Amino acid sequence: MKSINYELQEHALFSSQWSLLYCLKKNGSMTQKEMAEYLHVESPTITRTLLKLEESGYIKRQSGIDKRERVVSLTEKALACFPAVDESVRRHERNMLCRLSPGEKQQLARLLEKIDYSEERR
Amino acid sequence: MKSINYELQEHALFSSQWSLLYCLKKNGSMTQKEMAEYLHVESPTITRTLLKLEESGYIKRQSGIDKRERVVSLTEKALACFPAVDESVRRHERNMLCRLSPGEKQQLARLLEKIDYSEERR
DNA sequence: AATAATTAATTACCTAAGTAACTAATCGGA
DNA sequence: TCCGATTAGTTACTTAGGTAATTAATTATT
Repeated sequence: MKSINYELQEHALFSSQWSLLYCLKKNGSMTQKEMAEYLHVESPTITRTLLKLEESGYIKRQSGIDKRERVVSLTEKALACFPAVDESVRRHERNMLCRLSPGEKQQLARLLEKIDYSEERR
Repeated sequence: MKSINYELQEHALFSSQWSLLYCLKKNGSMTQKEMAEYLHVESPTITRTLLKLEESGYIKRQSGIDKRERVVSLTEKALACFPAVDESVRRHERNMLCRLSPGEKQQLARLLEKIDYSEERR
């Protein structure tokens, strides 16, 4: 499912990076722990991906009141390019799922969520 | 979906390795090209995974009539442990999908195949 | 028949994610 | 209050996969 990297490459982004940006746009500033839980991903994955996003100026990290935590937020740069990237990702997803009817898409989402739930309790 | 590695680890196997063994059991001896096409995976992935399987004595590779090709087949060791591993993988899959009814499982397979088909033509 | 084009496999380098072990900060109980 | 337990994040190492470039063998073309 990484064909989406094709749409992202013109913004010098990879799919894993985009999901973090999207997460921050949706939820506002978050700690890395919160991001990991929200995205169902381990913390080293978050660390790694944020490091690259920080290098390329898409996010910044400030230490919170709890000095262990690092609060992550989007930079101006990220906010500026967000709509364009978002649009091209959505276009790609529409294209990807174009052989499914709206009903089928809903079915699929439901089934995958059921499986994901099983996965969590183990 | 890598929770399956838990069942596999007692046989010192990883999920990617198991899919190659399963492929060979189902289809008999194959070239690496054939395996890559059958599994929808690139050839370097096959090379890498086979190397490890060869080291641990699960497969052997003989050069075919066409000297570019390497014909891969299961060793006695692989054939011997196959039933036990197969059973524990199946048990895991049943467990994984236990929240889906037989009808839902069929639905899911159908939907995923449709998407996979879209993915191929791109 | 000799050379050009194609093909199977490998190598090197990349993204993506997980586990285990570690550090530093915070919290809790004696 | 101080020391042990917990927690957030990082580092090191691993699986799993992809693309691009390379090598060696085969096929096609002139």
